[in-house]
Amino acid sequence: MMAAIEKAAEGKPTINDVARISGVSKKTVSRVINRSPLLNEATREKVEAVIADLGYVPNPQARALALRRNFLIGLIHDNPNAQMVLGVQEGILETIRDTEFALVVRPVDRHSPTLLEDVRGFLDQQRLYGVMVLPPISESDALAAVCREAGCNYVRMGSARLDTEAHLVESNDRAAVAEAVAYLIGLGHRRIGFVAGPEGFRSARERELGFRDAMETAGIDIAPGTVGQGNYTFASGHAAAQRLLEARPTAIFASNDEMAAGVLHAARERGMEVPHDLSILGFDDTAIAAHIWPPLTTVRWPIVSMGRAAARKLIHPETAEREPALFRSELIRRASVAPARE
Amino acid sequence: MMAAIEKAAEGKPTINDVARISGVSKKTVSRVINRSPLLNEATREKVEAVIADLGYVPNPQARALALRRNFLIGLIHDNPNAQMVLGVQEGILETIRDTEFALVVRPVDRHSPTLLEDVRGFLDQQRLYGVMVLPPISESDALAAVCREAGCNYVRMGSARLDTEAHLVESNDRAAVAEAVAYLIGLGHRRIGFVAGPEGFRSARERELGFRDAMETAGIDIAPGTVGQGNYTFASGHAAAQRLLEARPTAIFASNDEMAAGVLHAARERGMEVPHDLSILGFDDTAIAAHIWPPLTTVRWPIVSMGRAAARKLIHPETAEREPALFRSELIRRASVAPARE
DNA sequence: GCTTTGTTGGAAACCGGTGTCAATCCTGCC
DNA sequence: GGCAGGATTGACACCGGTTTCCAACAAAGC
Repeated sequence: MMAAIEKAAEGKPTINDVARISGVSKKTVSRVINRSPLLNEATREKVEAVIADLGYVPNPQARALALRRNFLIGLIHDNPNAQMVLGVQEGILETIRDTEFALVVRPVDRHSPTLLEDVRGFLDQQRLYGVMVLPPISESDALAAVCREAGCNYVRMGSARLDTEAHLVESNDRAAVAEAVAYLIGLGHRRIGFVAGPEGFRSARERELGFRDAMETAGIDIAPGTVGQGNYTFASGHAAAQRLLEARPTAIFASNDEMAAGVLHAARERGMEVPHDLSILGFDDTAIAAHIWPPLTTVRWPIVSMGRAAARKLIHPETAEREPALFRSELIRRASVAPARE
Repeated sequence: MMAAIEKAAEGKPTINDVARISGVSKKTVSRVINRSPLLNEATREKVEAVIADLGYVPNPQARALALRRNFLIGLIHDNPNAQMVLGVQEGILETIRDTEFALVVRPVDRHSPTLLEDVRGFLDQQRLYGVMVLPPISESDALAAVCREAGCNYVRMGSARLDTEAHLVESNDRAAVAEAVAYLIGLGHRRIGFVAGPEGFRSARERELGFRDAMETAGIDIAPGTVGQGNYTFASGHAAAQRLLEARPTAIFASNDEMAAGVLHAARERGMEVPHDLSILGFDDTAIAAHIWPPLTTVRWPIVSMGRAAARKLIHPETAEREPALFRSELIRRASVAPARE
């Protein structure tokens, strides 16, 4: 091609270079870039050839200024769990790779009194294309309202219905937990302990409901002292288990893996063998699940897929309604569960 | 103030609003924003009052276009370890909070043949203010060259000197490992196994050198079959330990926590008790270290502090040379180490 | 032949800041 | 009082796209 000859000596090519070389106007190039429908196919191809030849990429800063909108996807999270955050990041990246989008992350503090103003300022400033909110702060309707008011497209991730279809990516935690507990019951367990997540978290409530569903379905009464509560941390799981074990359950379901690891510690401290003396089930399937001993039977939360789906919803808002948004959490059987002893 | 009255009806205030209301030119407002020194103090105060009154914030997109530089800090990583990546993100965020900067993350694949072009495209596109590269890809001089060529300020994080002071945030892994191994020796261990990290990683080499330093200082020969190699994964640590344990060491140092967890699994499978039959030491102090049983004695890698330091270097390039860049990794004593049996 | 429809171009304004360079205002100094 | 010279300030082009408005021109329909 002769383009290389005509191309300006230095620097990145601009829209003017493309227009001059392909012999059309700046405006037409802009139409090609923005996929305007009122455009002759032959012209489009000609311009696209020049663009490819020159390696032209529109300047994102200029577009952002003119369009009043940045090609950035935001990720707002409260770092509940490193594995989860990185999993979502990975899913988003897979989706936006080879697009013009980039990922901006914004950790926030759920307990900060200025949380909402912080987020509003962030959205106002960055003029993001869209923003994704991770649990547990995705459960805040006030935060969702801020996104709406800022005119920013958003998606909330969660384990229960939080919003309309267009703004939601969810997983069926309740059913998944019920299934996992039914599996324990099928192995002969009757005294099953449960470590709930923190108050006020929808994910915690959903998981507990799943547990109660399964017990009720099987017609088993929940024994006194076999339900405890933690706040999704290792230490809280450990503390809850110390109390729960007094009630002599044969199995304990913890609402996340980290607490399950805490339960395991508590059992060890009492000289119990897992899974022989106690079966343990977790939720999330983070790295820790496979790396503790015995490897933890747990429910895999399909976080990477959810990240991908959320990114697609943000990038293509027009199809967001139709995009499936419900993901199945599935039971991963490892070695921390055994049949109940007679 | 009467400013509220004069302010345009809708939307965010612009630099023109500020200029009009404070009775100066647009350019003077720009000088105030950019802290230009050639500016009358009285004028500055007047304009600043109007800015505060209006709640004016300069539009980042417009500034990015005019300055040909975005107020974004990039983080390039190869996801070796979720805890580490999030730790750095946390450190960066702490530093840029309350500034105009935002954080863009860019996961990459070390093994991709297009890695360098990917990164170059990313830098060219986003025109970042600065970029931070995490290990292990921070060890790539080719990648650093790409940053330089793109005219992008960069900082490389690592466990050994990789670059000049301005571009480096490092930790003293070699000395820290030597110290940890000396601790084992002080407890009477003589047959000490070592699981090295993957070939070609500077961090792996540094840690191994630290091990050999300590053994040599103590005048202990490294017994045959007590040094293995892994690739920083759980599975590789497990496999390496299976071979190492044939040589009957009384302690094993693994070059990271994940491999240490693998070593622990291997020991369990042989019916060994930790730490009674085998002491285990790790490196990094990720969440897994505290959550396995027994809690892992390990070397804490000060990742959050390093992230903070790196962000400061990027935001204030002029003082980057003077900013201290060497961080101390320190031994965290938990329960996976015991004195050697007689 | 005339109108309609579809496609493209041109000029100019705009998005909201920053750079250049000249104009203006104070000083002190002779 | 007049002037050199530094300290301040403003006019205007520019960053690289998009948008508006309208004109031009071809092919198609009546």
